[in-house]
Amino acid sequence: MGPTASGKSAVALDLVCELPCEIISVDSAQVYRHMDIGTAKPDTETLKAAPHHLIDVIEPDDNYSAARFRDDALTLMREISERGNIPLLVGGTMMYFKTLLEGLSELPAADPAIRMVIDTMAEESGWPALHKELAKVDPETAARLEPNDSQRVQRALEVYYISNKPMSAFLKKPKYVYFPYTALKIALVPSDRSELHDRIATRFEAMLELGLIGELRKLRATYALDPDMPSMRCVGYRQAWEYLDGKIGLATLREQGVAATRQLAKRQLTWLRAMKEVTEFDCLAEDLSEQVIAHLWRQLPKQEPVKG
RNA sequence: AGGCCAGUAGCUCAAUUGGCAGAGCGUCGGUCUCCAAAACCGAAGGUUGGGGGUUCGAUUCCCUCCUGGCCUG
Repeated sequence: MGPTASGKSAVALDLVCELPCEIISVDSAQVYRHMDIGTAKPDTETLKAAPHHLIDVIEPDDNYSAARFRDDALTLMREISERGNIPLLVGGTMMYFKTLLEGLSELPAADPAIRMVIDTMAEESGWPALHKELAKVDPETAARLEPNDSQRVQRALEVYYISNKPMSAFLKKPKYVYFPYTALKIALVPSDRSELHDRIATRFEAMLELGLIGELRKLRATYALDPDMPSMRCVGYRQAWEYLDGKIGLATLREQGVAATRQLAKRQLTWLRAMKEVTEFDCLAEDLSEQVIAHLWRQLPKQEPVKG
């Protein structure tokens, strides 16, 4: 685990050389096909050389979710284990990690039609009004949500409209956490934030040079995309979208793209601080891969044989 | 060289007739149960270019210097 631009992919590749690992990408953006430059996807040679999973699994006009990730990842982990290999989960989508490790309560799945209805209501009366509506049917959930927290208010209402039961009732039931593995949690974090910021700026510039804008232009020509789609809200693509629409110039695209990436990194670091039993390594260290590999060799023999 | 305009938070800009210096963005911290590279919440940050003067009180008025821009020669 680690924030964007911390060098996770490079370390993962080094690990694959040392241990019989197969990489499972834990990345909510790399799941999209044809979104290669902006998501810093490994190049095709790397993907061929080292086994990677959960990259390029859906179209840019489709959507993924933490729940789907958990199902996919668990299936892959079982298959990889059966092959006698070690699942190496690598990525920066911390909620996916949390969901995988801690499971989810049994809740009704998302329903696009109902979300559309709720969105329409929100456009008319605003999210605080819907929050008030939520308070009538699910006061407990409403109490912990901010009136403007559009996504969570929507989700809570969605759960209620589908099931006629408040979300808080679902969450109270004990949840089964199926995770028949021992997780060695490793985080790559920068000892110096400003160094990470420099890396982020350099990397965003490189993405522009590699043709991020052109990539998006092609995507827009191929798919019926909308700026509100999860894929188009990804860092970089969102800003490039505005650029293609003529709303911002190149300098602003650069500035906002880099800032959005820094903000992403900040949120990822917040997640990491809250996670427990994580071994941290300074991602700015020269011998980062060596350190991680050494740590794993120390840990692996102590583990119980993997079942399931 | 002379004239005019500007200088306020890291950036872009507000601040009624002189009355406690604000906003957006950024930065930092946090929340997170089927959109999470999302969505949301909070905090810090300013000797108002420097110095002097008028005033109970100056970002605001006066003088001077500095810096940037425009115009004239």
